[in-house]
Amino acid sequence: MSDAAEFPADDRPAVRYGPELANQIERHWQDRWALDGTYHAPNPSGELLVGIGTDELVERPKLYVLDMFPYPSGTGLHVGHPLGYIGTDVFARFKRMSGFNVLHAMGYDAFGLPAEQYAVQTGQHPRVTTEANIATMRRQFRAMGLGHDDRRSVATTDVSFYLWTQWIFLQLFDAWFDVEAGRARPIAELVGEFESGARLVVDDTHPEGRRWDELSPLGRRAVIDAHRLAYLDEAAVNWCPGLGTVLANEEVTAEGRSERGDFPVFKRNLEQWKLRITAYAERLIDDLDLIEWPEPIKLMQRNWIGRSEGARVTFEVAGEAGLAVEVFTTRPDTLFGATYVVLAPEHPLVDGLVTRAWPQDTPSSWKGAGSSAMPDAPTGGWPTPAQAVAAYRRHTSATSDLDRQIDDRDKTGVFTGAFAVNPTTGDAIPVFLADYVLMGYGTGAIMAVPAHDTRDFEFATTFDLDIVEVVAPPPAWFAGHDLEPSATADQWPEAFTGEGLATGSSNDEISLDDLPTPEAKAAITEWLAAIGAGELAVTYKLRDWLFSRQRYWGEPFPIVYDEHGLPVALPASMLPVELPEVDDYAPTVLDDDDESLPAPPLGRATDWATVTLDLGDGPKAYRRELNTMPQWAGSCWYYLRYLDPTNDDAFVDPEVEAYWMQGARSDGAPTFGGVDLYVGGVEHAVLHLLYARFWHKVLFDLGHVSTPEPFQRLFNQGYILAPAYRDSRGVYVEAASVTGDEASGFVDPAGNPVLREYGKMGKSLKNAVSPEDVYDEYGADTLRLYEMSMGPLDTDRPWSTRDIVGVHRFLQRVWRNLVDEATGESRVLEVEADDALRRLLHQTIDAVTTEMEALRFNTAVAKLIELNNALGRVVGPLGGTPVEVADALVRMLAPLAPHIAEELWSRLGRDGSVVWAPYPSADPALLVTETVSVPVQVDGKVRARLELAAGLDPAGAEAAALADERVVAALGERTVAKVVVVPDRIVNIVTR
RNA sequence: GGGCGCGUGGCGGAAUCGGCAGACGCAGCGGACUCAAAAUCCGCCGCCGCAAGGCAUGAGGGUUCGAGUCCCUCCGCGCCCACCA
Repeated sequence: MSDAAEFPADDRPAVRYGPELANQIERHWQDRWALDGTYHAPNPSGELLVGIGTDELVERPKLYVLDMFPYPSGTGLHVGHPLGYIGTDVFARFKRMSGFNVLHAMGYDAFGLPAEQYAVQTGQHPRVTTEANIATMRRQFRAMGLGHDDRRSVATTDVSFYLWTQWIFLQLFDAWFDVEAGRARPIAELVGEFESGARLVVDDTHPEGRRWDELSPLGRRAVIDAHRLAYLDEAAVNWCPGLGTVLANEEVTAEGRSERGDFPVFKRNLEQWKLRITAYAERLIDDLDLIEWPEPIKLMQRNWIGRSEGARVTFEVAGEAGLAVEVFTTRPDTLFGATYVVLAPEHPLVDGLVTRAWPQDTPSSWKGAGSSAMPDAPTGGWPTPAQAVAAYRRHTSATSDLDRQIDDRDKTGVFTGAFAVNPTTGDAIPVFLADYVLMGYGTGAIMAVPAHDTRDFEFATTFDLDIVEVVAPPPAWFAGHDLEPSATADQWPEAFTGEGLATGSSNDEISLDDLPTPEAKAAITEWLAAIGAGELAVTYKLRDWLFSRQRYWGEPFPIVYDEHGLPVALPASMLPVELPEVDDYAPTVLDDDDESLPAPPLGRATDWATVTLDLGDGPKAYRRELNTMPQWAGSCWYYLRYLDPTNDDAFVDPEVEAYWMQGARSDGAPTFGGVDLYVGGVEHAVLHLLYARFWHKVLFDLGHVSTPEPFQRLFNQGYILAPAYRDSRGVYVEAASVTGDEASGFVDPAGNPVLREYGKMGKSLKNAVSPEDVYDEYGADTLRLYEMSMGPLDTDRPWSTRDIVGVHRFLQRVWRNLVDEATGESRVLEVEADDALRRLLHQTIDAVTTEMEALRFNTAVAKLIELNNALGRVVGPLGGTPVEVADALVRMLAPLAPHIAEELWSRLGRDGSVVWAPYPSADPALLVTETVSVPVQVDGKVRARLELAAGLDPAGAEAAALADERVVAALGERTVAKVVVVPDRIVNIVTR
């Protein structure tokens, strides 16, 4: 490159396909496509009825191809971003050419932290930044030749979009989950059932149920509000002072820090909006069977929802009539071995349980003495249970989840002074408080069976509690621990958590002894039910979705509070509730130990925060909800808005929704989700994909969408990795500035040695490569082709700038085969291809079609290169390319490298755009060959290759193989024991 | 700690159903063209070996006429979850 100036420019062919020509062609066709609306997909009705394929709408089956839409970042795209976008674009183009009406659009997930943080720093309104960033990204997508229907592009921050996000929130607010029906229903139907007396109001204080007219008006509202799918709840939430907001469980890392920003997260009791996703736990698991998603993703969702089956068991509190602790266990078969009970520190029953004084002979460790959790405990422990409990609770609430991990899982806890009765043995067993029991799971209380649960074993060892064997471990387990099988459980080094035969588990009424675990579970559960001390139960790890954020740049809730402080939904006619102007966008960021309540930025819009409205009972003053929705809200339904983005009357027209979401699949298989192909990164496996499925199911239950699932087929594209370099301090150095190689070592510009590693391309590793750099050197088609050819779409792969030239040379050779580089004249000849070339062409069409269909673009490109290389060998002698080959090659190239294909298409003199040209189809007659090359093995080693007639019978193949001189030589003295013939594939002669 | 997945030339990768291991590309080597270079074209290119041949898909074992592919053990790497009763 650098030497170019030394040589006269006219040394090079005038019309060679290189960066200048590529860029010129690309700009030209991008303009043309935009002008012609080439990528407009017609709707069956409404404003978007028009589109190129409108005339054929009836015959063309629909296909909805979707990308996980991006956050419009200010730094723009690097070449790692568009891998999936190029993949969907290639697929969408291929399917369009194959006769489908393809919907492919791109939107922007534009609420969120970076724009808000930028606004905090600069005072610029986040909308300004957001819109500028969106404009940049649109330009970048266009420069890549992505064929999106730009009429359908939406941003979650558009008022005309978030109006409908708010509308969907109202649907959640105005619905309840009918457990018997297993689905959501309008809340009005619940009220109707209460009013008619068909349903009684049941709660803890009135388990027998009350009639609706026995309740006060406020009481009725409380009952209704408690049923809604969107409800206010005072509960322990993940409070992140560093971000000044609360977070959903899914947004908190295993280390107890915020996924964004990595700040510590604390448990805090706050009243916040929640969405009742737990009501859908069962269906969210079951319906995974209906959809074509990668198994690992399904597994991650199942694990996240975390269904477990077991029993709820009631433990009466000794000496306290009517007081009982409910526990959940997956191992009811071990109930005879329960030697103590543990409650979560926040458990509401604790205050009622705590005794006035310690029972006699309570060990000092039970009273908190020497506990790492309570260094302030007096020697000998706290004087009373109440003081110990209070101290322990102080400890746990002040500890972030992170610190709990640092504690290295040392079991801590205190005795409450109370005892519970094991329903099987009648024994009074101590009741403890410990933070290894979580309030949010099960009943917030457990029965501890130290012999058969690792955690209980550790706790029992720490506090010197009884360890009683009730499941017999197999002999191998004892042998593995160097124990005699007669060793009692208190001699075991660890719990035996496996299944086995029950032992020591009998009383006057029931015996589990010698029953295998599954049968023991069934037997004990039945017995518990009979005596009213327990029942079968299913529990989930999934918690309801915390939906409030103390942020400015998010959707305002369509909710106001009345004089009772109760929430009132605004009618749909009052939407949108627009974000007010404020003078400071900053969240209230607090120190970790600051106990003050979160103050949402919307509270600073004092004129807006209170409002006088007539909601049916005359003008009244209301206070607005000041929290905003989390960033996930818009991404829960954007794919539905692409369908009908200009509709002012509904979030999507039912006819349009049915057309795109329900339409028949080409292979006739039933579909349960509407989007035919959804491509995105694996990092959304539980967050976005679970939330979106939940919203979709609610909309389905309420009759607003027609499929139970949103995404029929999911595909996870891999990441593009790139070398990154760190200096001696461990700081990343701008990768582009590093020189040197593996052998001599890598150095930074100052000459200091740096170490190479590989990581996800991006800003943080300083190893991003911008697409513009690739365009300058090769053009956008080369970038597309390179990204598609570097490996399977679903695996991570290292970016290698050096390798790009390979696909560029391929495009150059295609160009040269069809266009005279010196003159620009067409080299396409009106002659027929010879038999060999024609056969290769049709074999290539056949193979490439299969590969494209399966998203294996890397091998599709390889096949095209092979065809083009073969073509290159005949172009010389022939003086050009036979038209049938040129035509098909250009069509096959079109999805992958649309610009050069469009240019060649027009140079071929074809009418219209290649975008809408039919994909070539292979002639089956040309796929069969007369002879096949069959390897002949002797004892598994290839000794000869025979040209045999295709379809030759095994006897014929065997005879031909045994007659071959190389085979005879290889056999030598050995005698043939057996001959295996796979017709047209292989012959194996076995001598042993 | 638990679960899931993956290990193929110097590199990215191919081998779709148990049937020719290494398609295609990069890098490398040799040649043609050229005064020369660039570009282009042709050829070679897993390892050992002059060759015949032998050895090769992380290591070891098994099933099979035949294993990169299926089974078992081990090693390495990656991802997810992680006190969930």
